[in-house]
Amino acid sequence: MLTPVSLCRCLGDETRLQIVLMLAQQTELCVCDLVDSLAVPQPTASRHLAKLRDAGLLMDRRQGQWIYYRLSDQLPPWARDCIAALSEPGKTLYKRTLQRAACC
Amino acid sequence: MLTPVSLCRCLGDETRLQIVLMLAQQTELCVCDLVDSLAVPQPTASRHLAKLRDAGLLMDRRQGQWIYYRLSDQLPPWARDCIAALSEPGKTLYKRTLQRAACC
DNA sequence: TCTATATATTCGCATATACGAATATTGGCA
DNA sequence: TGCCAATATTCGTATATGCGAATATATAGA
Repeated sequence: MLTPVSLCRCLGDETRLQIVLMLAQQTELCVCDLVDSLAVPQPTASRHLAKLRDAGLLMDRRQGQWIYYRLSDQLPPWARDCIAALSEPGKTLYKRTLQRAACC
Repeated sequence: MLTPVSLCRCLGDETRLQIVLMLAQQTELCVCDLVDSLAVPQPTASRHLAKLRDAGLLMDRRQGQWIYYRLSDQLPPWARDCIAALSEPGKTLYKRTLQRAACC
């Protein structure tokens, strides 16, 4: 069962946090998309995905030879809120980049 | 500097999460209060507090022989939001206990 | 200055975690 | 059936983490 501590353990790794933040925006991604985006070896991505799935954070769906991962439908509201909060710093960075781009 | 990953690493430990959640409600607590509440040895509490302070989550203030810890004044909003989200499960448990008590 | 209390730190060790490399599994297709 | 692409797993290893025990530091008060 997902607990605050187990959630934090999952998100306390750069690669896994990235995966979760991407899935919080993208609805679904297959492993090869993540491997490309994160620039990590495929076994590394796969291991982290398995950890997130086993913790109850992710669900997967097979379609042909691809396996699509998404945030679990049963994520409790507090977990969604936590993920949303952790996605804020990236957003503000993104805003600043936009501002810089706009001022030129 | 506090980052989403470093925050999660801090909160991914039962004792440290407890400390942070308590401080999110209690404004200030000294080490001996925490040792009593958490029922952990004093050096253990001290080590966890140092880790939280070094990560930028806590501040301390000496008053006589006591050292009071509180959440850092400079905690970014996203970190406060994250902590607030993680305190929810405990609250709902508390609510349920109240409900059970009320129905008898 | 000496003592007691509150807090911090160091050390050694056991366990957990992450990673690279190699290998296994699964589904699609000729 | 045989091969290829996508994904998962295993293994060995290096590093990180948490803990208990012992010890150090600092402050208050006699």
